[in-house]
Amino acid sequence: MSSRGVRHDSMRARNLAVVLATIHRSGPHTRAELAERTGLTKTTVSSLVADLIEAGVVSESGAVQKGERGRPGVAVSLSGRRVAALGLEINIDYLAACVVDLTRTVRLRRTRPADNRNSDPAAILDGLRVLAKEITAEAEAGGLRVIGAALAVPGTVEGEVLRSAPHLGWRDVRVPDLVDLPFEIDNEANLAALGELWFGSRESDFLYVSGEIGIGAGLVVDGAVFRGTYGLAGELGHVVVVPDGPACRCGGRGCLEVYAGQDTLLGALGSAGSAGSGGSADAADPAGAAGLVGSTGSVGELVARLEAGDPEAVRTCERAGHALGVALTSAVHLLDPGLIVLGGIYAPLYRWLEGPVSEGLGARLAQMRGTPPALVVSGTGPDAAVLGAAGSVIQRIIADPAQLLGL
Amino acid sequence: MSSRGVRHDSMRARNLAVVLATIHRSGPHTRAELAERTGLTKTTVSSLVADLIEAGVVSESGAVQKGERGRPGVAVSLSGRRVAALGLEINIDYLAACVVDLTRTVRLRRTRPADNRNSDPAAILDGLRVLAKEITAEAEAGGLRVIGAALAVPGTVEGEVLRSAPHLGWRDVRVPDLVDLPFEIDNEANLAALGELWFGSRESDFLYVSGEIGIGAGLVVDGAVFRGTYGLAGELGHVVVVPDGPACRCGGRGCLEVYAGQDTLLGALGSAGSAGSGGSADAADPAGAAGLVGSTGSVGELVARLEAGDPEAVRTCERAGHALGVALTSAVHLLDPGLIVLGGIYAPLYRWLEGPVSEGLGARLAQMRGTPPALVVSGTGPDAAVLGAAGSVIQRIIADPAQLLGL
DNA sequence: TTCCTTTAGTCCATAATCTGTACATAATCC
DNA sequence: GGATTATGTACAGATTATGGACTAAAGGAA
Repeated sequence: MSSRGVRHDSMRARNLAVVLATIHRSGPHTRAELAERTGLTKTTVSSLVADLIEAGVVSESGAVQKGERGRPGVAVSLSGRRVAALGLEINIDYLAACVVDLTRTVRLRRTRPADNRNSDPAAILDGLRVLAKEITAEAEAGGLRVIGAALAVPGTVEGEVLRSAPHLGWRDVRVPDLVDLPFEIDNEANLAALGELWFGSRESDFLYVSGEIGIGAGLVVDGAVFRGTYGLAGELGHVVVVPDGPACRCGGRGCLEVYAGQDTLLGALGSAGSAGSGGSADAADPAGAAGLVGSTGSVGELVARLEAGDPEAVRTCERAGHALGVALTSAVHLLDPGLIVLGGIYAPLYRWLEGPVSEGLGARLAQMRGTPPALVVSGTGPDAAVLGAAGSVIQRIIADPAQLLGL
Repeated sequence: MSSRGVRHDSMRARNLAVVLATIHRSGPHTRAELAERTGLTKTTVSSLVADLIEAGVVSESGAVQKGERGRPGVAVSLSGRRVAALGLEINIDYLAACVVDLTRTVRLRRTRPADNRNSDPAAILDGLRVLAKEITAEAEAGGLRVIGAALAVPGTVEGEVLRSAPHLGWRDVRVPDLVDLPFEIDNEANLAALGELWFGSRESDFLYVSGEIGIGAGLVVDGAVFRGTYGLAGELGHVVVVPDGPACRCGGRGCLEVYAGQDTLLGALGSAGSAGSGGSADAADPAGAAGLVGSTGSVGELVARLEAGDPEAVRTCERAGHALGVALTSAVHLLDPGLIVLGGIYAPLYRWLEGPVSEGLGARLAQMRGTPPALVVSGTGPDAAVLGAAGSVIQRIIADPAQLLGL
């Protein structure tokens, strides 16, 4: 709750943000349309747009608004030419980085396969610093100005400290600024949820479920991630499914993770599963169709078994789906999301999970809510978290473009 | 997300709110202190305070700031003289109303015992309208200006429609404006949470658990109630405790309500429980110590049995506590509250619930969070919801005092 | 007591920003 | 080609905050 008064400069800063947000939300607009939408006068909008152009965040896109009659207006749209953001990710078996511009176009992407289980934080962070420096240099060689960075980690984060990342074996690691830029860290699921918002063409209210080795969730309400009091909200993986079920790594019993975590699901393969993933995708692929992260070998194997109708695999998947349905029922009652998006390894498994999950939701929620929230598969692919990290930086630029004018 | 630009008048409106919120948050201040805290100049603060005095929301409280040296400043504090809010409540066995002034002082309170189970909405609402008119008239006779009203109902609310209040037997009831004032409806648990915030001297982040016939919860984050996408968040009573447990009224199975709802707890009394509550408390009791609602007979009886060590009662209470511990574990993982407050009938039962609940929380959360959120008993008593209703109106006045200047 | 120092609050000229009307511009319609 | 309509800019005017000067009121020192 900001308790600072509004002065002339903050009024203008706010109005710059309002105009930019309008363009960002609903696409290119003429100055006249912006005036209508924001309630400001044409004069003021013209002046604000001039500043935004100078800051390099918007440009006159030549395209004219084909009005019925009268002088056509020139549309003003986001500019991807100058300002860009750096997304970083540490995950169990890879490091990743990407550069995204203001128009949500992925300009560069890099992955380094690695085995980060039970690793030394300092070494990994050094590796990531090198990766960040390389990709930033390349982006700047291409004329982009990288304005900030964010890092996604598979664990709980408070401030700049990684509290606990059990699968990395890290605990209370203070992450230093990896780049000479504004820098922040956040939980993988939270950032993946933002990735879904920014790159999965979602409306602004949904619960993103990130199925990985751990299971996280990010609740997006009105375009922002809900973080709770200490930033630890959304730990779906440890919602209780069976009060006296099997012990979980977290110290509890019968947590969702025990029934639907990646290790359990891949356990259905026996001990025959192949280990590491293959090569890296080092190409600049602006379309974003190909996965940034190489397809996770053993999940692919599970899918193959499921397609072949392997009964053990099918049964495990069904059980996971049921457990997910139970946990999501609790989550819907508590969080009231507008939509549920299944991501991470749940995306390739969606065909087999959807039935049991939505059955459970429907049976338990129908009477209290009419229709339970829809269940859909993520549209982002396995890169959600890195992309979301970059997206979170861009989100902050759009929320306050004035910071670019001072420099 | 407001997409409207800031104009001069909204800048001033915002600054009025900033000054008023500062006084509200941290007590009386001199103009000079306000200038320091808000970052505005003394000149501007003086002018804003003059407007706030004219609006009747603050006054110079004579008290002077005993500075070390120099001219002493006159403290400006909230004024309870003019502006007040009306809180209303429909519950299973009573109607209630109260008038609260800006300083959080309860000026008037009224209760009408009633049996509202499976009742006719129109008749009940008419009765409430009469009650509201009476108490408003009395408040205005006392020189107060009642500026808005809010109604707490035991059910889910969307906009001005009461979607479902199973214990009243109401469904999709459109509630008309009961008074000639700005008027809103909200869920009993949400408003009770606000009541706890306003009248229970809480910090601004906690989860309020409302144990009634149904079990609700209101999450307060940064001083505001978290409502979710459709305003249906916080339905703690239907969090799944045992996936294939006994059927619940909601269509699900093994919901918390089945194990820890009032009906289950009182079921421990056999069928001997006394029915209605006694007299009404019609006095104007500014201290607020006495309960607005007559003590619920049968809960009192349960407490008596527990004190006597009745094994059936103790066992039921323990089972409820365990279930509550499980449900709250899930809630903590999803919502990350800073504190858990037990209210409603859980307040008198706190002595017997605290053990099993915090045991369950501790065992399940310790490893992931160090210390789980503290568990405390509500400081508000059974009136939390009506008081919170009035509080929510006052909250909106404080968030935008400019609306009072136009009239 | 008297003066000096310190802090509070007000006055007034100035600055920043938005508004509103007027106007130049550029398209369509007849 | 002229009328109509809409866009975008220019300039004067309005609103609000700022900043330094000034008055006010207390304590402390001489």
